[in-house]
Amino acid sequence: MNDLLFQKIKEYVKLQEGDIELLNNYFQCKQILKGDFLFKEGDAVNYAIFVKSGLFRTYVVDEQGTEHIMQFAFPGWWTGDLGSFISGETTKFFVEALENSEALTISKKSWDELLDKAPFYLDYHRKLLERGLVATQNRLLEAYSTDATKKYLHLIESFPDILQRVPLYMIASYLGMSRETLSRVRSQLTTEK
Amino acid sequence: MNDLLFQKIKEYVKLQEGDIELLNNYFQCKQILKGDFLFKEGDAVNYAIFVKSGLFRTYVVDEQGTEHIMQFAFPGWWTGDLGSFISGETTKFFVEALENSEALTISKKSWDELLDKAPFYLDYHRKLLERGLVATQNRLLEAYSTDATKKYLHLIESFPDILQRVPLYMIASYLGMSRETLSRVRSQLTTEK
DNA sequence: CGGTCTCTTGACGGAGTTCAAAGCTAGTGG
DNA sequence: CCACTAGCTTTGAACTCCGTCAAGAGACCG
Repeated sequence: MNDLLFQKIKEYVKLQEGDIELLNNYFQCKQILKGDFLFKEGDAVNYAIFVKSGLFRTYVVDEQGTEHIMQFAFPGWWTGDLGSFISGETTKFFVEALENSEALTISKKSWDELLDKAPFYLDYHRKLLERGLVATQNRLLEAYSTDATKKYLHLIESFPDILQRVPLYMIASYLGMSRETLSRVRSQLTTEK
Repeated sequence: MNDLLFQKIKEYVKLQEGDIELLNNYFQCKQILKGDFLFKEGDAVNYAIFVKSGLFRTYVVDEQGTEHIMQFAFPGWWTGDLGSFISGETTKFFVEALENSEALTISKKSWDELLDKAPFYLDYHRKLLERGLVATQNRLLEAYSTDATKKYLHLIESFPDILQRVPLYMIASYLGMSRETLSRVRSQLTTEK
């Protein structure tokens, strides 16, 4: 029932007898319809979110009212707002379901208890953080050193099915460019080949 | 002798009797002269680096030969290349001392041993990763949503003494703009006020 | 002093944004 | 089965910010 989570954890650490039962006690399953929000700006996000099925986007709205998509979260990924989760402060992010989705949630209190009780979970979390930090650093580097066309090509290489699941204007926002620019990038790529 | 490290760790976790002695066994101190490198692109960086004194910069050189500074590391900060450290692959970064500096280093092997033996260190490392990830996400958001002037103002607010220690062209690189743009931003700020 | 490194200033060009309009697509209801 | 609407995408034209190139001015150091 929470198979995907177990499978993901097993990619990082070894599980012992009983670990899976232990985990089951800590997570709650939630259904979210397309277009609905897990949370919005101003909420205190005192829980973590694991995507079981479907798809989510995390974005902020800046002072000019422009949306900036920070993350797409596919099944097997974590999403939410780490900053709000660890500090207790309110979030500036929105997390919206782009498809009918299922998510596992775990409260901050349960989370801390789990880290305390289950060394394997601590280890899993640490490795996840390490990889997450490296990935974010790489994205930052890409933002500074790469032009629009290369960013787009890199994205569809990394997530080949994203074009089938996400409208282009959201992809543009994720890549830090306007919809019009992405449109022109794409038309140039098709005519050139 | 490794006081700064202990002090920093204490900001995150409680230390017990004997913890400090334990730590002392794992770290080596290194002197680096201004202009010298801790490592360069192509090296396998199988150690972590804690800045004891001085100042370092981490940068990459892209295909066009342009430098992009990813981090300035002040005393009390960690630097290096987390990606290379955890994966064992070679790095694409350069880490150069901008002043005569001292750094504590710890090999990957010692690091793993320390995480294994010292729960407080595991906890410290985890909290550091969490904060590092949040900080990098915020920088990414800033890169996408903020213009040159605001980025500069935010930087000098966050690190007031950076102007005394780092040449402007490096600050420009860190902020993802050309030296000329930074120069114009600064002259505009002084004439406007 | 002369040379190297750093910073500034001006002119020009280019990548990407903004604004506006029109085309496309899919879902809805008659 | 078609008409209508709403959301998404494309296209064009003008503009803007920033990068590039080039020249010169300080500043620091042997």
